[in-house]
Amino acid sequence: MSRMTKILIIDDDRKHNELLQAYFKRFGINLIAALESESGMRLLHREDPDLLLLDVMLPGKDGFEICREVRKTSNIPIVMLTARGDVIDRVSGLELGADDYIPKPFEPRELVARVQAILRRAESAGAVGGVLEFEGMTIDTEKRNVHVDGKLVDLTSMEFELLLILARRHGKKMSRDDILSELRGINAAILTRSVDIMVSRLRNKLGDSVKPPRFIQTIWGRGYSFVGVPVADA
Amino acid sequence: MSRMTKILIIDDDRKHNELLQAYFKRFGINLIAALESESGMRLLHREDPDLLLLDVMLPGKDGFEICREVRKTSNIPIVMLTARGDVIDRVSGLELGADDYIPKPFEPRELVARVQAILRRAESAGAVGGVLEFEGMTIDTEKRNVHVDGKLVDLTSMEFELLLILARRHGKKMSRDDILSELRGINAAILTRSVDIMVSRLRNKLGDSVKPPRFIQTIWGRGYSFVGVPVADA
DNA sequence: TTCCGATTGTTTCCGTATGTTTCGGTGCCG
DNA sequence: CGGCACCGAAACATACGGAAACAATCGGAA
Repeated sequence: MSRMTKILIIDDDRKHNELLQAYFKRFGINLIAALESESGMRLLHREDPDLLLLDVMLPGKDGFEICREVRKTSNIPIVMLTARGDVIDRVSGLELGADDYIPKPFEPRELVARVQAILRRAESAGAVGGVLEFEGMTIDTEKRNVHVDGKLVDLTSMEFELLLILARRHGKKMSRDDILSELRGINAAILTRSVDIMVSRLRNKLGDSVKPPRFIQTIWGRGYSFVGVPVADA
Repeated sequence: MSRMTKILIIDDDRKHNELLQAYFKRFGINLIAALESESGMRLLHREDPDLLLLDVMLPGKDGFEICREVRKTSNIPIVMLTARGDVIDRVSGLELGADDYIPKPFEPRELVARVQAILRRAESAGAVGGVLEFEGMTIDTEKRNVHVDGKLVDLTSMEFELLLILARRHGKKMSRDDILSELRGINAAILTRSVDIMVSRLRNKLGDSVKPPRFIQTIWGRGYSFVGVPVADA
């Protein structure tokens, strides 16, 4: 659990953003800020944050519009912030696909708590009983074994950890640093390419290929991403 | 959506429960009610609902206790209902592992919206959602692959990003600077023509042509625009 | 302790992805 | 028609990732 959580806020109040930035840092959360939708969308795509905080009142495109737009192509958790306190807004925000709504002014501590609650859910959804299931792959985090197409695959412990790290954040781009720091603990910006090799070996054992990847996708110049399709259990 | 959504509420106000029951039914949600924790836990295990609504003030075990207990063995989504409106309670509820907190009195409509928001997240965490569809083209933003006329097209990651940038804003003219800054960062005004080359290569792989462009249109002196026809999904 | 095999890490070669230059072609203006 | 600005894409240059081969490390058994 050492990869730093990254959150993007789009809010035109620069000072407020800076305060939140400092506050979030105390909880190990890296808050990136954009002042309006243009740069916000750019950062969203470039930084690939874990959650999006949207102020409703913005110059230009407002928070609802941004929310709707983002939802077309992503299911990143979204939390709306607004000063308009009436129910209409709250409901319409949620119906647009926001995950939560927090009226301003709010206690920073509460914002953090809600954000953490949502992230916890987003991460652990589907991980019931310590078993991660994807189409053609089952990962048992208790027994620490992996089945591919029903066949048990013999992985070393590093390989297993690596797979777990990727599978738990399936769909998310993980840089080599992200992976290493989660694998080892401290951000030892190592200059080597051990991750590549592990991925390579892992792919081999999983019977995965590079070209059309079934499980582990390379994102050139960025890192890796697990692209297996999660299966909801009955 | 094979089975009707089933929700369990534990609240000692029988009349209130019945009102909610009727209200939820209108949204295709089956609300089961228990008046206290005993029967609540029984129903929880027997009925295996999709979400749990917990009143905080209950005779005997209160909502927080129940929440804590349920969390030991399950990560069913939990929404807390309470009349105590202060921040301490809100925070502690969330920290106990609740997914949301709604102060009484609340608008039924809002409760439904929040419940649906949470269920949506719980269900689809990673599942569907990241798919852009156009006539003859499907772009899966999660798996990061593209199909043209049903055939998988092998794109490099830059090519994919470029296509995504254009397709997300289909119909909109994108200057080379717009594209580059979204692709790389604020690093605008690069003196090169890498965008042209990427577009050229991308068109090639997509089987698109310059003259009557099927997907990517050149706008002379301005930039490019995605002209694929979006398909609304069911 | 020392040896042996399994696991993990590094170096390295090489193919592929991305970026730049350049040349030739095309739309736009008069 | 002629000049110019702009675009397409081939050819070239560079950066990055895949994986074989080699090296170091760890863990258990004699």
